[in-house]
Amino acid sequence: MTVTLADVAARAQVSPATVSRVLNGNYPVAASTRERVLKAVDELDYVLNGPASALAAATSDLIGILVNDIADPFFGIMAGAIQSEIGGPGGRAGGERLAVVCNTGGSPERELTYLTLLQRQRAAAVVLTGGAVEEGPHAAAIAAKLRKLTDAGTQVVLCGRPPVADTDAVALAFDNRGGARQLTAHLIGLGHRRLGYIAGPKERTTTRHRLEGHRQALAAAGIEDDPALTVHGRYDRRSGYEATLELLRREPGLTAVVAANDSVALGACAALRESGLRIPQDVSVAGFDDLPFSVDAVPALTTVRLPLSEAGARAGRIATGREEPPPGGLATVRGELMVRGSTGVPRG
Amino acid sequence: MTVTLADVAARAQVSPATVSRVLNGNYPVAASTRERVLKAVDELDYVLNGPASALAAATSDLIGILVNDIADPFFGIMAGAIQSEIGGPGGRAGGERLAVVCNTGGSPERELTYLTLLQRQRAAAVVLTGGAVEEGPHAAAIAAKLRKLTDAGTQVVLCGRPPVADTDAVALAFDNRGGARQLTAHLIGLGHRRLGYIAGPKERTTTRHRLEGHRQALAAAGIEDDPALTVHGRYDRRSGYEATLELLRREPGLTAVVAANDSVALGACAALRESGLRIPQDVSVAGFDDLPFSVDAVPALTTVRLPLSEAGARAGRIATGREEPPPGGLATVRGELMVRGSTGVPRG
DNA sequence: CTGTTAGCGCTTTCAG
DNA sequence: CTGAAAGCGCTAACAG
Repeated sequence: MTVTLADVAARAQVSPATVSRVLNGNYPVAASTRERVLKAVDELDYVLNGPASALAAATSDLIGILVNDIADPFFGIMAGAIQSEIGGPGGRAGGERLAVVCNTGGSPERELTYLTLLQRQRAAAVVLTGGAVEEGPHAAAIAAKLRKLTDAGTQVVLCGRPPVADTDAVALAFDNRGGARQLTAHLIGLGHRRLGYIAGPKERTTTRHRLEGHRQALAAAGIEDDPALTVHGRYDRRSGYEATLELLRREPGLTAVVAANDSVALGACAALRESGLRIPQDVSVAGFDDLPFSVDAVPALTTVRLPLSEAGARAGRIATGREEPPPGGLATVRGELMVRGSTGVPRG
Repeated sequence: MTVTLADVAARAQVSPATVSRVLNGNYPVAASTRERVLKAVDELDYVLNGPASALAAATSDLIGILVNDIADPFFGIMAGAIQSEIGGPGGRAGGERLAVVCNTGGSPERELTYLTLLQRQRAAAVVLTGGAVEEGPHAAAIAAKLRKLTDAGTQVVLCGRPPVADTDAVALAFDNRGGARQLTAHLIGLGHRRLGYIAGPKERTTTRHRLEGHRQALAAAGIEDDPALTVHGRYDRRSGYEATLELLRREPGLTAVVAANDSVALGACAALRESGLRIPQDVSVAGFDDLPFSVDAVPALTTVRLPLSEAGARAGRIATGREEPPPGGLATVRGELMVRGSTGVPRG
């Protein structure tokens, strides 16, 4: 029924081994023989059996990419960049690697499940994006699983996630702390003293680091960190909307809102506008990440640009062995402050 | 070195066959035996070998998803929705299906390559999203490939893409024509007569259908379709920006710009603003798709909402056999006109 | 440069 | 309900 390598071999009058060698191009084969084989492949419309070759060779062409939410451009951009670098020459069977994208929804349980599934597929590499949950049994379980993966020869790359101890996983960590510090310092420099902060979910590393940066900037300027001015939420627009209303309730004298990311900032803008406040004349707003839509906000959003695309591309190259991992297996990726129209000097 | 099913069998004192049956849960096994096997699996920390089982069973747990660009929320939302419905119970080995996301960049060549790669992996299903290129040898080649895939038992679902003749592929097509017609009719109803249209790349079905809907509305209102008022570009912001400048150059009397999608519309807004024109007082702007950021544009974007998430979820269920395909293998998914602040009555 | 020979680890009839 | 046995289709030594 289905045509196999043996059929091709028969038709080309060579041994199955030779066909395999031609197809994988990893072994010398006479040009004339190759021609013949390729011709047979074409005539029979033969397609290699991936599972069979993965079984025999004990590796696969699959690369796992774990994201919180692929519908969020933050992850979409990284996933796209990773993908763009995993194809191309260099691997088996033409070097075409396939990306298995797994939506974890930020849940450590699902993350663990997906890692096991990728382990089952004998994935050649796994890239984990976004912040991690840092406490509880899950964090330990994930660390243990990553260790098993690396032990089994799977290259593990953390893209925008802090390193995991006792692991061979390579980490490209975002400097969330530094970026947040710069951003808040910018606001303070403009004269702001009562700044609201809309943080992400509590137990995540990204949330903690950005919040720490914010507080460092406040402390450096001798501004008291009023706990009432920090509200936690999710990393989405709606959360920003609601949190801003809450902040306004708690502190009508607010002159600036710093959001956990750009989506949250957009929600904050909507809430402010609906409350009759002008941006930035009445209240300044700042985001984080610099997603594509941020420059189109009105006024354009002041934010910290994270080189998502570059980081993803680098992660993809490291995952496929086309770039040396950074020394010590850790590189810090810095953000860049983008000052735009949504921040200005406070009123009064 | 690595623990196999045989190891588990030995430890549980049963045959390999029994272990396989327990793991796949598709065959009666005594409760006590199952317990013993599961215990051994746990103790040995056994992970099934995916390629091996795929080879033996001649199917895999992989589902391919083809997108133009995963960084674009239009595709990200669909991909996320598809994913959310392909997991869960119902399949082999716990029914956990993995999504292989392939970025084609809109290129038919890459689309074809990825389809072959998915065929090689013996993917259980393939979902193709977004419009198709409709002419040339590629379209035929893709149709032929889809036929081969369905013949081989792979479920093929077209999500937001018109049906392909002589194929068992199920299509969930967006009513781009109807949506575009409604949108332009809305503008005409407001009193607009000189409407610029920024279309997508020429050879794509989505582009053609949206443009046709626009022209139908013009024709219905007895408005001449001035070719100078249609500009083709890509489906991105930059394209919208440039095309708008061009339209303004060609026709300073323009009172409305209809964009191929929301990203293009955002670019159009930026160009208009920089040209000193107010939206909608001087020029109205409309988009298509209703991506999440569109409601946050200032003014909020009038657009046609496409139920991307619902369509993706349905495609995922059909792909995994959890929902009956629509009668005739084709369903049309309609959009909904969302009238917001970016459109108004024309000046003068 | 090419052929021969063993498996890779699992599923699945077919018996029992 | 359980076991035995026969591959699934390919790769990778090892010879030649």
